[in-house]
Amino acid sequence: MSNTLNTISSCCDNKNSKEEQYLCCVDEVGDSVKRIVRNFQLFERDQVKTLGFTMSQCYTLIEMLEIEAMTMHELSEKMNLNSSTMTRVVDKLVRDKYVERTRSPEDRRIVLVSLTEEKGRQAAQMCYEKIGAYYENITRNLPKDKIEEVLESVSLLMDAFEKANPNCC
Amino acid sequence: MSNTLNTISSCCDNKNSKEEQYLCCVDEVGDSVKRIVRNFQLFERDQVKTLGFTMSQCYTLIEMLEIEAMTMHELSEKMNLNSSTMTRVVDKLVRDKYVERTRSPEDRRIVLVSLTEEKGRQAAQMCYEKIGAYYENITRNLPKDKIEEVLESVSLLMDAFEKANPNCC
DNA sequence: AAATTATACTTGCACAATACAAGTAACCCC
DNA sequence: GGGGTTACTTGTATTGTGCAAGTATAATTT
Repeated sequence: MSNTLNTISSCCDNKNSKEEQYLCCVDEVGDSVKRIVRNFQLFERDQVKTLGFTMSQCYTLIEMLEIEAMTMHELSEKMNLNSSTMTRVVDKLVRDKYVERTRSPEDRRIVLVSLTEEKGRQAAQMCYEKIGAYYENITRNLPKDKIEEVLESVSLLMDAFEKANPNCC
Repeated sequence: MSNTLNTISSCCDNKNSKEEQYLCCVDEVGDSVKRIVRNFQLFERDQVKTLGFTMSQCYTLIEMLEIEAMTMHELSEKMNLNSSTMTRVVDKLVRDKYVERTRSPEDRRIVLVSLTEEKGRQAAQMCYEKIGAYYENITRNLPKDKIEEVLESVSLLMDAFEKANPNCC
């Protein structure tokens, strides 16, 4: 958090070749993204904690908000968690009546998880909005005239991530 | 991960006023940043795991790489962890000979932590490089001609974060 | 100087997160 | 219908996490 980039391309101007300049920028972007991911995530956790949920619980709820019912397998893939860990996280959400488990009638090995109608959906929505508000609050502090540029950039970053991790989604 | 932004400013063009367009962009940037933070962090953990460290351990080591010796208080601030948690994390690093504790001679309440000369520095460097390589690998998948734009954007994002969380650094 | 307060850390406790390995149940295929 | 596969859960072990309480030292007050 200490050495913020105040000037743009600070280190990249005094390079000889175009190629050197590019490599330097790659380094600097990587470094900045690393710091963003670390710091944003650090404070996001604090937001979630105020709701009384852990990060795992919170994102599990949000995943279920988007999809009506999911298998444990799908859920653990999305959450990037070992399926035994996923079982445990869901255990607690079921205990507290946020989530329901149902055995699939077609394939009785499969467990379908879904939000409970009242408490579950409400909690999931709350998590979703809390995190959304956190990011919106940050984004509002961007210079107005740069917002489109930033939008393009984050989109490019996401694309780059998917290229670098083709087996991830 | 599912609904990637493939087109830029996709939702923001069909808005009436400039203001509406701006607000829409804010939403979209917030959403994308949220996804980036989540996904990048998810896979970063896998990288760290291959080194045999947890995220907390890894970042603790990296913090110490930058500063010769730190008090537990400083360290827990930087790590955004309760000091008792910090004690526990350091406990394990001390047990495994990556870190040393020394009582400050000036103020005997203070515990100074530092990397062990051999094992500690080496491990910390390894962590630093592993994470660096992960982000560099992503960054290399950015279009070459957009790298300066992305660099500016991530820098703006970090600034916006600091504005939104003024008490954080 | 003794008493009080504040600071810096550690410990006790309780609980959540995490994953590997092993277990159980259900399905699939020959 | 037996052997392999898949989907999930349980056993076990370790770590992470934080609140509250404890210990030791320093700083401040009286």
